[in-house]
Amino acid sequence: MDSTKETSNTYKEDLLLRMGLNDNKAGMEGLDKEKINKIIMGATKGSRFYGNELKKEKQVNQRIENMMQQKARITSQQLREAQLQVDRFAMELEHCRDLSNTIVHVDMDAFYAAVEMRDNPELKDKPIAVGSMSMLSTSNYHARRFGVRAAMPGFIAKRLCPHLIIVPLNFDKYRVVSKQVGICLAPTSICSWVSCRIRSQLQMPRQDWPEERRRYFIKTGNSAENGIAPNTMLAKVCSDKNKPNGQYQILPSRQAVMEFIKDLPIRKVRYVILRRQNFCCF
DNA sequence: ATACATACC
DNA sequence: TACTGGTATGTAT
Repeated sequence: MDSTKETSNTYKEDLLLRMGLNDNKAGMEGLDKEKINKIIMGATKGSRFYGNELKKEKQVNQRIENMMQQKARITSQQLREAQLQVDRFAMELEHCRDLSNTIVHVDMDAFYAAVEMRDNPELKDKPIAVGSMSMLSTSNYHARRFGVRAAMPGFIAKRLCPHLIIVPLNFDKYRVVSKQVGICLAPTSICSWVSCRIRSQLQMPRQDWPEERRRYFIKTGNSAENGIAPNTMLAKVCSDKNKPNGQYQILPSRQAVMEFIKDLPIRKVRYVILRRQNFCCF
């Protein structure tokens, strides 16, 4: 039914989504995406990586096609039964809704880059990235203005920003700083989990999260945004609501939670959907 | 049961 | 020249 032109257009869009700039990151608002994508595609075209991505794209389209066919075979009877099942499940979940916890999710902003800038202040007002010509782990906010971001190969980043400074990774250093952050957070929390380098989640009474503790991160050359919510999933999702270095709280009431998730893009909770068995309910 | 694919950072 | 690597999970066969 679709004209070939239309399908090839959406195909191109899919490809751009796959390989082009993902600007869904703090500090990347209002970039000239078209120009940046042109440079990225110019650098990537014809590479082995490109060929591989093309192949994957085709596989995904095939799978979508299969699902559509399956969907077409669903009867209204099956649909009703499924709906009932879902409703029952939702009621069960509602029944065990627990708003008694307070989780603070702390997310260090451009962590590796922040540590490198702390240790070499000359880098502070220059565009830098941490990683290698093959792969970047993160970039600072100056670099993000050029479209340079995490998970981008360094050689492409150099084309976007020729004077970009690429600092090699120092995992040992990040581990040390990460530990310091953990020590700083530990006293007030009932229990906490600090990931190997970037994030941590704490369970704590709300009043034990004073502003001056939050500011600790800024003093050490880092900033951190945090999310406060009745569960880990919401704390994580709402932590990047006020990036960089902001704070967002979802109050522990059913209404506040509902309000927050009402217009939440499903993409944001994908992580939890995949691991939904590890969590209770919203 | 296994390999292969996806998602996260 | 060059498009991570560790981990957890989902899907296809």
